[in-house]
Amino acid sequence: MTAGEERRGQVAAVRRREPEFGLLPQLLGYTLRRAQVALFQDFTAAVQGHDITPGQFGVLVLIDANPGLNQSELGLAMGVDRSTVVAVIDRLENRALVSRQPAPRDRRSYALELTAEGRRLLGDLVPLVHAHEARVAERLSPDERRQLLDLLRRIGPA
Amino acid sequence: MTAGEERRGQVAAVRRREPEFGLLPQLLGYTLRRAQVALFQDFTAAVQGHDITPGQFGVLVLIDANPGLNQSELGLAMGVDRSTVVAVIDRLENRALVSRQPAPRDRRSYALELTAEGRRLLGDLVPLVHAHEARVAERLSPDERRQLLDLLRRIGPA
DNA sequence: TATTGTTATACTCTATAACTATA
DNA sequence: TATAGTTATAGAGTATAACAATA
Repeated sequence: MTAGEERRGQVAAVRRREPEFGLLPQLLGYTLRRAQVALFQDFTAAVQGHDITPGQFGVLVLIDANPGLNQSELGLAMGVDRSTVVAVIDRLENRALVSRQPAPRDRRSYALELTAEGRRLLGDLVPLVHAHEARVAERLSPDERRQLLDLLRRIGPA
Repeated sequence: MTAGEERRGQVAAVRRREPEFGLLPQLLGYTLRRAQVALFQDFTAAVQGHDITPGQFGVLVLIDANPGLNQSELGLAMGVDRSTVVAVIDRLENRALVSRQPAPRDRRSYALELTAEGRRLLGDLVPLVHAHEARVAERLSPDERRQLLDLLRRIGPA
């Protein structure tokens, strides 16, 4: 019996109740999307005042872990086109968090580096992001959290 | 030991290897995002030729399950602002999949309905979406798939 | 010939603020 | 006063196509 069938007796009179979601709640795509929206909102609240998005945080982590990486490599790592990387780096460079250095042996490309301020910000963000992660997983046991990560990694291409 | 430490011996010579992802792979936010990108791409391929996004599919399901619902209620159900709903419905109405009918007892609002073509399209899409769901979960047992849905629903606000 | 960064362009999704009509 | 739909506007994020500089 669906939620709708449970309430069938009261219908047609007022029509001000929770909507039916049809097959949506059984779909991975829909359920994943809902979880991601919740996560995004909590992330934004967690880093409030630092004006950083999850994507920008990822870029800072990636450059920190791979100093000297160029924009095309960064795009590949993030799964976006290199033309998309331009504006992303422009924003971070304008905020003096990332710098474009001349690449040692390829004058076509830039070596991306965190500035001192970028490193400082990343250092501030990491504990906030860990707190955010703990909060969104607060209704999961450590084992369930590990299992969720494992199941998510098994979605999509082998 | 991290993946980076394993390879430390070969570094500094060539510098053309897979990037390090730092703490990213341990984060729910990052892992969820990766899974969602994979899902989105597979969905697009699955409904190829029907020119429909996951969000638009959700709107068709919601209107089908709640005929006569208005735009504000739809926005609430989708978790987006009512101003965002306008363009979404404009697109679907221009394609004659959804119609704005006068609402019976409130002249400010529209009663949203699927057109005959909208119902036909939804009927075509449902099996394609089920096939897509099966494909993205092909490396999950039925029990693991149920568990993933359960864990995802426990992310975010209680 | 191929690659890197860039620009121009376009489209989706999202929000806020303000407006009109109606409740 | 409050609500429904709309518009204007803005910003992030994404892509494709073409270009100059360089490999």
